[in-house]
Amino acid sequence: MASTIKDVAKKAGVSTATVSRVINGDPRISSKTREKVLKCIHELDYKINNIARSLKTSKTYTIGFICPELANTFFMTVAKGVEDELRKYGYSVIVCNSNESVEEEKERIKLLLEKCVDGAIIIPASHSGAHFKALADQEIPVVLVDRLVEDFSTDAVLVDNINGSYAAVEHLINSGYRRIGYIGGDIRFTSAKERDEGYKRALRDYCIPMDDSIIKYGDYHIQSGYDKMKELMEEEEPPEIVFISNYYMHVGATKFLIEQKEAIRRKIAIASFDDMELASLLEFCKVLVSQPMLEIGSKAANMLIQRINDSKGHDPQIVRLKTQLIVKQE
Amino acid sequence: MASTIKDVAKKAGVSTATVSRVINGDPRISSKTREKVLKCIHELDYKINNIARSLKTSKTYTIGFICPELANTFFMTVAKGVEDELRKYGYSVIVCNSNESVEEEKERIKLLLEKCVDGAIIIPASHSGAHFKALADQEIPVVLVDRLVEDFSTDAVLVDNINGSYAAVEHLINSGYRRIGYIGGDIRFTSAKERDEGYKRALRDYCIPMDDSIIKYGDYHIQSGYDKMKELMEEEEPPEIVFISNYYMHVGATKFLIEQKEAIRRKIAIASFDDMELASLLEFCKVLVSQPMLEIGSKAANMLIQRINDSKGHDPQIVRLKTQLIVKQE
DNA sequence: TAGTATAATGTAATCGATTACATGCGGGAA
DNA sequence: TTCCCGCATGTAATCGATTACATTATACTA
Repeated sequence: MASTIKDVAKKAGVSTATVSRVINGDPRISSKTREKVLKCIHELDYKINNIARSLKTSKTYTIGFICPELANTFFMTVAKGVEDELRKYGYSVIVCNSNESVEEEKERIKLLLEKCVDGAIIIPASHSGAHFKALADQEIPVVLVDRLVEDFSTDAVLVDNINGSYAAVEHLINSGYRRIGYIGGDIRFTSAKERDEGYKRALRDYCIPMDDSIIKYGDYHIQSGYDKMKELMEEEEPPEIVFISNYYMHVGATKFLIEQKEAIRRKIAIASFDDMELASLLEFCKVLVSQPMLEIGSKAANMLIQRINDSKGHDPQIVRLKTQLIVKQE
Repeated sequence: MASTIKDVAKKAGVSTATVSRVINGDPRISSKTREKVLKCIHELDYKINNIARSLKTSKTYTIGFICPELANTFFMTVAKGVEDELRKYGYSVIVCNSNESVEEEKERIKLLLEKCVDGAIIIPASHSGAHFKALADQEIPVVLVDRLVEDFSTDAVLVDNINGSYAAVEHLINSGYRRIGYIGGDIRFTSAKERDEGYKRALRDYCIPMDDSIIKYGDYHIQSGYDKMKELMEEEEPPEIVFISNYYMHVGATKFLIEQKEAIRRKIAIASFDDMELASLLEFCKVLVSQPMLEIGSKAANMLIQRINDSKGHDPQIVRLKTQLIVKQE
C-alpha cells in the first residue's frame, strides 16, 4: 500500500542505503543523487515508517505524559507547555490518565514501557513513587511535575509553593485581615504540604495566633471546597477571609457561598492558589497566587530532553518556578 | 538491556515462536510449556517490544487525537472520554494541538501518518477538510468530532445543536423574555451555524421579530465574548437577555458585565451553550445547554474502533447526541 | 604511469517480534 | 505392526528501516 524505502530505491536506481542516507541528510551523498532520490520520494508520496526506524534506532521520539486527570485545566495547561516544547525537537506525546489511582498509574507505566517511549513526564497520582523505578530500570528518564514522591528521586519541576502562599497571606495581613481561615489539600502531597507551610509561616511571622478550628483539609476537588467552606462558616467564630490552596476547591467554596444569604455573604472573602479560567472573576475572590503553568510544562520538557540526550548526566535536579501574586481591583 | 523474546526462549529452552504463541494466547501450546514460558517471562521481567510487534503486524494500537487547543475543558473532556474508552481495547492516544491553524493541523496529520497510527479522532481547526484525505489514502479511519468539514466525508459525532439552541431560546420566550440578543461563533463551523439556526428558528416559531442589531458574532474565545457583550450593551436598545453560543464567550461576557455599574447589571441576563466548570455559578446566567462531553468522546472512540476492525464497512455515519437544558434555580 | 587517498555508493546484517510452513511424536485404526 | 492424523513445537522468512563494512570510481601525488 504505502511505498517503502525499497520502492524509492528501485525507482531511483539506487540502493536502499542511499535513500536512507538522503532521508537522514548524510552529507556524503552527491547532490545529483540526492535530487534524483528526493524527486522519487515526492513522486511516490513516500513517508518514512517510524516503526521500522525506531526498531533499528531504538528511539521512538515519543514521550509519555501521565497525569491524574485530563479534564483539569492546570494539568492540561502544563500538557500544552510540554507538547509545544517537545514538538520543537520532533517528539510527540502519549497522554495517559492515571485517574488519581496508583494502580492505574502503574498500568500506564507498563504501557509506556511497552510503547518504548524515550522518556516520561509524570504528575504523580500519590505520594508514592516506588513504581517509577520500572522506568528508571530501563534507563528511561523521568521528570516529575508539581509533586515529589517518596522512594524515587529524579528531576522535577515545582513551584515555590511556600513563598507563594506566604505572599498571599502576608498581603491579607497587610490589608488588615486578622482572622484568616485555610482550606488545604492532602498534606502527603508535597505541594499541599508546602502551601500549608507558607500559610502557617506567615501567621507566625506576623504573630497572629493560629486557630485549628479555621484550618480545614480537603482533597483539591470542587465538592470538598464546598464542604470545607460550609464547615468553616459553621464554626462559632468564622474567618473573615479564607485562603484556599487550589482552584477547584476555590470554585466549590464559592459555590457554597453563593447559596448563602446576603448577610453571610457580605462578611466573607476568599484568596486562593491558582489563577485559571474564571478564578479572577469569581465573587468573594480578592487575591490569587498564579502559577506559570505553560512554563512548568516547557521546563519539564526541556529537562527531559536534556536527560534523553545525556542520560549519564548530573544528579537529579529540582527547578522551582516562582508564583505571582495577583490582587484584584475593587 | 531489556530482555527480548530470544532471551525468554533460550531460558525456557523453547523457540521464539513458542514464546510468541504463549504471549498471544495461542491455544495450541501445551499448558506445561505455557507455564514454563510464563515463569521465565516473569523472572526476566520481560516486556514485549511493541515497536517490533507493530512492524510485523502493522498495527500500532495507537490513535491520534487532534484538537485546536489543549487548555480547553470541552476538548479535554472529550479527550478523556476517548481515552477511557480506547483503553478498554488496548489503544493509547497521541494528543496533538493544532493551535486552531490548518497549517499546523496538516503537520500533525503528517506526524500521525509517520507514527503509523491505526486511526484518528479530529476536532477540526477549520471548515476545510481536504487535507484529511491524506489519512484516508492510507486507509486510516477518521472520526470527526463537534464539526463537519467541507471536501471530506467521514464518520462524525456531533450534538444536536439546532434543538439545543432552540430549547434554550424557547425557554427564554416562555419565561417572558422578548428581546433576546445573541452572540454566536464563526458560522463557517457547522456547530456555530446550527446553534444560529436554533436561535433563529425559535424566534420565528414564536413570531418574535429578529433584530440584527442584537445579533453579534465572535470567535468562541473569552475576549470576543467580552467585546460582543460590550457592543450589545452599547446598542440603542439593548437586549434583556443574551443567548451565547459557547462557554468561553459566556465567560468573557460575564467579565464585561461584572465591570459595569449596578444599574446596567440589574437589567441583563445570560443564557449559554455549554455547562462546564463554573458556567452554572456565573452571575447573570439563567439557562444552560449542556453537552454530553464524555459521551461524545466515548462514542467517537467506539466508532473509530468499529472502522478499524471493519474498514470496508458502511457509508460514513453521523451520530447526533442530545443536549440537555439546565435551568438555574433562583 | 602506478599508487594511494578520498568520495560515493552498494551489500547485507540487524533491530524484535510474528507466522507460514515444516517437522516430529504419540496414539488409534486396520 | 504399519500407516495416518493431528497436536505441539521448531525453522526461517519477513516487516521497513539503519549502518558497519565492502567496493568502486575519481582525483591527486610522485
